[in-house]
Amino acid sequence: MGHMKDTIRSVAIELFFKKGYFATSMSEIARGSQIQKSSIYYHYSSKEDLLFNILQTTMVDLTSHLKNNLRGVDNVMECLRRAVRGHVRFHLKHQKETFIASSELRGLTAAHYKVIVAMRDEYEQIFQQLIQEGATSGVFNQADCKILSYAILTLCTAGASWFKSSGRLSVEEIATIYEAFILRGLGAAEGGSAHLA
Amino acid sequence: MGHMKDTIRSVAIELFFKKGYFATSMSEIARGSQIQKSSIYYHYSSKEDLLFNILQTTMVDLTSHLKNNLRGVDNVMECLRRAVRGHVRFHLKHQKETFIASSELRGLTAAHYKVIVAMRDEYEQIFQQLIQEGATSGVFNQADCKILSYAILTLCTAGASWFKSSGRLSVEEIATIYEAFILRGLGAAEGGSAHLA
DNA sequence: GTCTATAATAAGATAGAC
DNA sequence: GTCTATCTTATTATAGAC
Repeated sequence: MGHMKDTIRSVAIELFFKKGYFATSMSEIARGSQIQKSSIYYHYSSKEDLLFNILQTTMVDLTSHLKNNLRGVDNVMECLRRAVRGHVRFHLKHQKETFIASSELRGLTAAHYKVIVAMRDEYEQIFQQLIQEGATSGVFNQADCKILSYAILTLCTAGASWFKSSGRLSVEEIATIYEAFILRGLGAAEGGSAHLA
Repeated sequence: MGHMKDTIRSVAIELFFKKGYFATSMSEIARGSQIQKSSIYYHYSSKEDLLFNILQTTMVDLTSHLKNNLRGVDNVMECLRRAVRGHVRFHLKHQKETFIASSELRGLTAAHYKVIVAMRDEYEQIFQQLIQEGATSGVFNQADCKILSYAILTLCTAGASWFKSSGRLSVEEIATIYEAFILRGLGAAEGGSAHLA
């Protein structure tokens, strides 16, 4: 990608995060990129194209991040542990993009919306399968794995709405707090077996 | 409140929920209310005034709902149990308003923003105190009560973004799933004491 | 309390020069 | 690849009749 195309993209991310997609105008993006408003259209065909570009890249990166984290691991609890930590890390390290990805889906055209939601569903299903597998094999308590996967994912995703890298806690500390809360919530005791709880 | 003032309000809630605050125009609200666009300004001084009105009422109701639920109860675990169930119930029963309240704060003027955030902080502090109290008295595990209160609240709030009253699970069933997950996550065992986990 | 009419402005997007 | 200029349309909000 060219230099200006990237600049426009990162200015847009900044503004979409701070003000929201609809409240951000092409003029503001142009001003931030130090270019004329019309010049943006050389790089992106529309404002929505810019949003879609951001969301698609983010979802591709997020999913491959998860798959990399799980590759070669077969223990269910360890998989979920890594999935949760990876989710938290990715969301806190790409705070702005992931916040946009979780709050600006309504800005997409119907066709683009379908694409992104399909990617999100694929990502969520990996978590649901892990929770299901853990429940079936007795590592976790028996419970509604769909509701719990939503709960777990939104809980961590929400971190991206208040996290400050200059704040009290580091990414790893937050990941540890979430990991402990979630695994305990699922009924996996500290030591590693469920029947203690 | 007069008849039309209420109609406008509920049409606005419907649209803000479905399309978002910025993506909703006064024309659409007028059309939905079967009135002329200019007539809205007899009832509300601006679009932002309408948003503020919705958010303020929602926060007042939410807070008094919580306080009613806790009145006269002194057991910490029972308090948190009621607080969680009440939070879930309120958010699922007032799904649209609470979704707007959690996602459209950026639409407010600086002054109105402060008012709503202060109300939200007051509400969150009640949860933080309960978690802190439980940790100090050994009913819950020792942990970061600020992070956990955010986690717990967003987890339940998120229910309002996917809940369908025609769906598979009832409000009470969802409340039960969340309650179990959260209390277990905090280290409070099923039976009622923490040291089993 | 609701109407018609309109002001004032800003939006997203395109045309065509350089 | 970026510019200036402009089109088209939508927006929030107000004025004043009824």
